[in-house]
Amino acid sequence: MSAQKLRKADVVTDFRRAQVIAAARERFTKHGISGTTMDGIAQAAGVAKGTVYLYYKSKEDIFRQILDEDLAQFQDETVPPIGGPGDVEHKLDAFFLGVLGFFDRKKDFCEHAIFEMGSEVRKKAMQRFEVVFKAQVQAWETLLADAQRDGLIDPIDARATAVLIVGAATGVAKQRLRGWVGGPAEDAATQASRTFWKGLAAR
Amino acid sequence: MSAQKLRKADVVTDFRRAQVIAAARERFTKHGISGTTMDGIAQAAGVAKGTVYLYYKSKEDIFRQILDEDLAQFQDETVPPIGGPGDVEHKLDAFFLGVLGFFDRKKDFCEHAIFEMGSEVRKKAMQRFEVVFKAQVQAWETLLADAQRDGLIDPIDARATAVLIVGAATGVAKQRLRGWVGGPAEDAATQASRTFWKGLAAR
Amino acid sequence: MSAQKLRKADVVTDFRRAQVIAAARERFTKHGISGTTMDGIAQAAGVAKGTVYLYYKSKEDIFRQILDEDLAQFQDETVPPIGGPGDVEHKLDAFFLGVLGFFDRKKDFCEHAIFEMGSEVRKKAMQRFEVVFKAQVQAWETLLADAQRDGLIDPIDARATAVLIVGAATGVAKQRLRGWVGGPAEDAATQASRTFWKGLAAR
Amino acid sequence: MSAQKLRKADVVTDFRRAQVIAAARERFTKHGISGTTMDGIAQAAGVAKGTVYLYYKSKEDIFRQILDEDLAQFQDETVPPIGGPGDVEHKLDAFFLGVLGFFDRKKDFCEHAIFEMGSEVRKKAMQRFEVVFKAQVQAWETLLADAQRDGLIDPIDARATAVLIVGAATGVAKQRLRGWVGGPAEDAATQASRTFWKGLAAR
DNA sequence: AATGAATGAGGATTCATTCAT
DNA sequence: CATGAATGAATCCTCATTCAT
Repeated sequence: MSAQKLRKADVVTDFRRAQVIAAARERFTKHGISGTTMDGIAQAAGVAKGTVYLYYKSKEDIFRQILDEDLAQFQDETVPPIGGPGDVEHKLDAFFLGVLGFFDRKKDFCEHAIFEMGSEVRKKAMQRFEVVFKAQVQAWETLLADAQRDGLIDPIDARATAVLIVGAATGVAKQRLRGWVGGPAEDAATQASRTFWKGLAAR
Repeated sequence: MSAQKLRKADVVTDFRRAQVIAAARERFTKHGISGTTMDGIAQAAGVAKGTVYLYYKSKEDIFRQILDEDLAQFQDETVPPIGGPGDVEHKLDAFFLGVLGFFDRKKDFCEHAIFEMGSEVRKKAMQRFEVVFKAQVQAWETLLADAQRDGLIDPIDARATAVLIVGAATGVAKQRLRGWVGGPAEDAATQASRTFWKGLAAR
Repeated sequence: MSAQKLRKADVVTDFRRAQVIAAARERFTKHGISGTTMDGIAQAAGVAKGTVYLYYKSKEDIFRQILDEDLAQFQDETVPPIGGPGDVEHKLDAFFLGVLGFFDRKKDFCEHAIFEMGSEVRKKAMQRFEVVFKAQVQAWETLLADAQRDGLIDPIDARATAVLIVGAATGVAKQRLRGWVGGPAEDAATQASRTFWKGLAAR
Repeated sequence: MSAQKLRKADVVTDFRRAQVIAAARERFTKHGISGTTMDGIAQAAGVAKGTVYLYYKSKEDIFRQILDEDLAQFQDETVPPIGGPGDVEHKLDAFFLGVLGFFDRKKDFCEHAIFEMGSEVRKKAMQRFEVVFKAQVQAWETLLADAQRDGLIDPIDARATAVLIVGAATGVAKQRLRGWVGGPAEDAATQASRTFWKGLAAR
């Protein structure tokens, strides 16, 4: 019965935390971070202000939680495929699709993230972002160097090209998430990977 | 004498406005937008808080002014070259250099811009950004379509590729401005344009 | 069986009340009164917050309970000896020892008591304190008047001197409880009573 | 004119600060420290809440200011006379009068002071109090030791007696300020000093 | 009886904006 | 024109108290 109770409490806790996070994500996305109030989050979550504080100790805490979740997912979805099996062209395609798909889903929360809040929070958030981007760049650099050694692609500056690929993916993703360009992510990814592959492949 | 007086008044007004804008730009860049106070701007400008309100009617007004200036400059530096004379490869290079150079200079002000302040302001800011990006994309799309017709480049989806080029430029620019990658803008631009050119050029 | 049950219930009730009071006393002393939270009391008592409310209807209620207990004890330990048997010098000694000893034991709880909480509570608390001090003063005044009539001490203003004795005792006690002076309570009491006795005794 | 202006600004500043301090002193005394709100202080001072923050950066800051002022005054009024010229009996009288008079005037602000606010603040406040009390005790100890050496008073424990005198003074003062005993401070001081002098003087 | 999640009023503090000098 | 003191709405967070389980 105690186990039962504990389990139930945990379920409630998880539910509430998720409820708050979902509400916060919505508000952050809609109103920006400094434009979001704890009152607003509580209201969107359908609980009292004090209740929010039972589950997260500050606005910053909520923010960090969302950021962490999203970045972990972003990294998981985009980095491993680069180092996995398969040829470079397919990896390019998978990578672009991963990045575009992620941002299509997340809308712009992650972006908000970086540019608001006190500078210390921002610095930390930036560092986490940096970790993910560097992981992506690193994975590409390694792959490109290998491919070059194997004669699969023409000689290039592997590092600069890795930066270019990652930059292109996020740059296109941002345009999409702002709604400036539309169309299926798949098509955009295909086009991008095709262009890059042709730009890289050994003739 | 009246003309003289007016001229003098205008000079003072211009001077003050520039003073305030410079101060605001510095604070926005350093502390983010919601992190910047009118007190801070006034102090950095070396005038009293009330004086700031003589020249701009609100914080938002100042913000918009800076945004407008920067975006106008961004567009001027990046769009005309695409439609001007010269071959595609050089235009690619010039474009990348223009974008990277602009962000290298502006640091992250423009970025802050989009993600803070009340949603209406943000919407307006977004729209202006959108105009510039669309102008870039449009210019590229036209150019690519022409080049394709002339047999200079292989068949592609001109629109998607235009988005890719613009996205790559801003994506790489952002990585640079965050300090995640270093090196001269020229080198990065060269590498990018070379890869893209090879990816596009007719064989 | 009903009697049994009731008795058992009473025992539990007494136990819980004592548990809560002990916890509250510790927190009040360590964190001050407004610095003490019901959460803190509950935690220190090892029960849930709601449980505290089963035994005391408010924070103020708990506070009053402790104050009452302590003041009753303070009065019991200091007033009766004054009116009991024995000579004045010994009574002086016993009184000082009683006051110093009490405060040495209670630390500063009683002090906290007076200066916090809403003004009505404070007023009530004050009144209780007043009762005890007045009882002390009254006992001394009676004793001194008697002693004067008996020619044991020189002519004095009995009331003012009673106030002086009581004030001296609490004044020294407070210095001790703040840790500003140390040493055994006995020595301090001896010194004080000796000085007072010499100051009062008929030559 | 600049000097004039500056002077005027200073006058206004001084006036406002005094206004706020006076209001705060009243509220602290009437409602206790945690019972006093910044709203209350502002209202009592007849200014807006924000204005209070123009002159003091926090509630704690206001509190410290009052405490410092009062303690400095307390020390100035009570310690120097002990070490100055004159005989012991008159110094006793002057000291008691100083202490009683001070508390009669200040009402209980200083007392509130010690027992509220976060424990760090309290600790600091305590230390300041301690400094004053120790200065008083030290001054008395020196004086008593000298008097003893000169044969003016009977052999005693100079330190313990100093503590006793200081304790008696503050103890009586507190009873008076609580309104438990009345009468002119002069009479109480005379009675106390007479008793102490008789208790100390060499026979 | 016991629990502890939920509540929301209340308080400290910030800062954009106004206005008298 | 310039100033900066004054304002008070807005916001984050705390915690005494309630109540469904």
